[in-house]
Amino acid sequence: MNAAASGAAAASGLSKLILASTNRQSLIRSLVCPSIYWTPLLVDTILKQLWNHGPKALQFFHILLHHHPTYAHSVSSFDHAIDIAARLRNYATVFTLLHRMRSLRLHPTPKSFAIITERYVAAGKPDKALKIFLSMHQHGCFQDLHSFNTILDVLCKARRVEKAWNFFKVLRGRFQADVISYNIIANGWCSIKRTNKGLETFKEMMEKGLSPNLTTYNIILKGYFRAGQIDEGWKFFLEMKRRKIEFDVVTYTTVVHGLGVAGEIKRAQNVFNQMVDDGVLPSVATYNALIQVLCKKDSVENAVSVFESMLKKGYAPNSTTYNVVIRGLCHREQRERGMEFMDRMRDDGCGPNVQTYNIVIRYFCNAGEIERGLALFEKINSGDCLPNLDTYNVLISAMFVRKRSDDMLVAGKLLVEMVDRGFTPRRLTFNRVLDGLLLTGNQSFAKEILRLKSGCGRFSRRFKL
DNA sequence: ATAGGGTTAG
Repeated sequence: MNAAASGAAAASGLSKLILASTNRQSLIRSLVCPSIYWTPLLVDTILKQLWNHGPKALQFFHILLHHHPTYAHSVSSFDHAIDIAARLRNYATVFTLLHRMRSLRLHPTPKSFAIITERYVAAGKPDKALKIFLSMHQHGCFQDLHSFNTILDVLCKARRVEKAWNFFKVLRGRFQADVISYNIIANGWCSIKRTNKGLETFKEMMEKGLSPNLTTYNIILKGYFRAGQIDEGWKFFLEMKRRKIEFDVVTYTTVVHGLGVAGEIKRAQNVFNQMVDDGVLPSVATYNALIQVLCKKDSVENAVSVFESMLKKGYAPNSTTYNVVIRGLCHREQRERGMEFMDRMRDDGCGPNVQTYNIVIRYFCNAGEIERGLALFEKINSGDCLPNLDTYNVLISAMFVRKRSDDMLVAGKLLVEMVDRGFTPRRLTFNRVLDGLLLTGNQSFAKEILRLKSGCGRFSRRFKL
C-alpha cells in the first residue's frame, strides 16, 4: 500500500471510530492517544469523510482543538470546520473559529471568506454575504480583485445574478474589473438562460477595452445551447472558426453535449470525431458528455459501447462516467446491469460514491423494490461515504409508496437520523411523516417528531458547542 | 477556492 492509500485507510478507521462513539470522554481518550500521529492531511481527510455528519465532524475538530496536548490545527482544517459549521447554519461557531484562528496567529485566507459567503448565499442571505465581504479586512484579510471576483461568482452560482450584477456595477471601478470578472457575470446570465444579458455583458466588456478570451467564447457558446438556441449556438461555433479562434477541448465538449441534449446525435458524434482530426484529444469529460447524450437520446447499448471503447483507448473513467452509465441502464429498466457496473466501479477504485447510491436507490424504490433500496442504504456505510440530504429525501419519499405502518416507522427513524446528522428536512417532509404516523396509529412517535420539528425552526440553535 | 466542458428528477 502506498502512503496515500494507507493514509486514507487510517482516516477511514478513525472516522468509523468517531461515528460509532457515544461517549465524549472515551472518544477524547481515544483521539489524544499518543500512538496516533496527527497531521493536517489526516485531519482534513477525516473532516471530508464526516462531511455528511456535520455534528460529529465538529465534535472531532473541537476535541483535537481543546484536548490534544500538542497537536495544532492547520489553516485548511479550520477552513473545513468553518465550512461545516456554516452549513449547519451555526454562525456563532463560525465566528468563534475565525477569532480562534487569529488568536493562534493563523490568518483566515480569502478561501475562508469564500466559504463563509457561499454558505450565507446558500442559506438565502446574500446581503449578509456582501456585508461579510466588505468587512473582510477587519478579520485580517485584505480585499482585492481576486476576492471581488470570488464573491461575484458565489452570487452567480447561487443564481443571484441580478444581485451580482448590481454589486459589480458599483464596485467594478474600485477593483478594476478584468476579463475574469466579466466572464463570471456573463456566465451568470447564461446559467439562468438569459443569453441576451450574457451577450450584453460581453459587448460591454469590449467597450471597456477588455479583450474576450477563449473562456468568454465558450461561455457564450454554452449559453446558446443551454437556452435551447441550437441554431444560434451552431452559428456562433462556425463564426468562432471563421475568426480563427482556436478551439480547445472545452469548446468541443460544449458542442457535443449541446447538440446531443437537443437530440442531434449524429451531429454530436460528427463533432466528437472531428475534434481528433483537428488535433484536440477528447477528455474524460468529453466522453462523459457523449455517453450521457447517447443514454438519453439514443440507446444505452451505444453508450455502453462508447464506454468500452474509451477503456480500450486507455482512458480511466471517473465516478461521473460510471454514474452516467449506471443511470442510463437503470432508466432502461436494467437495474441489475447497473449493479454490475457498480461492482466494476469498486474494482476500479473509484467509488461507488454517495451519488451512485442515490441513483440506484431512487430507481429501485421507484420500481417498488423498497427493500432493495433500504438494503443499498445500509450498504453506504460499509464504504467511505455517508448518506447525504438527497439520500434521505429519496428514501423517506419511498416509504409512502405502500402506506404501511412499518414503513411509517422507518420514515420516522430516517427523519430523526437525518436531523441528528445536521440536515434540515423541509417542512413538507416533516408534515408527511407526521401525517403518516398519525394515520397508522403511531401517536407517540408522532409527538416525538413534532418536538423535533419545532427544534428545527429558523431561530433555534441546535448545534451550539 | 478568481472564470468555461460530464452526474439528478421534478
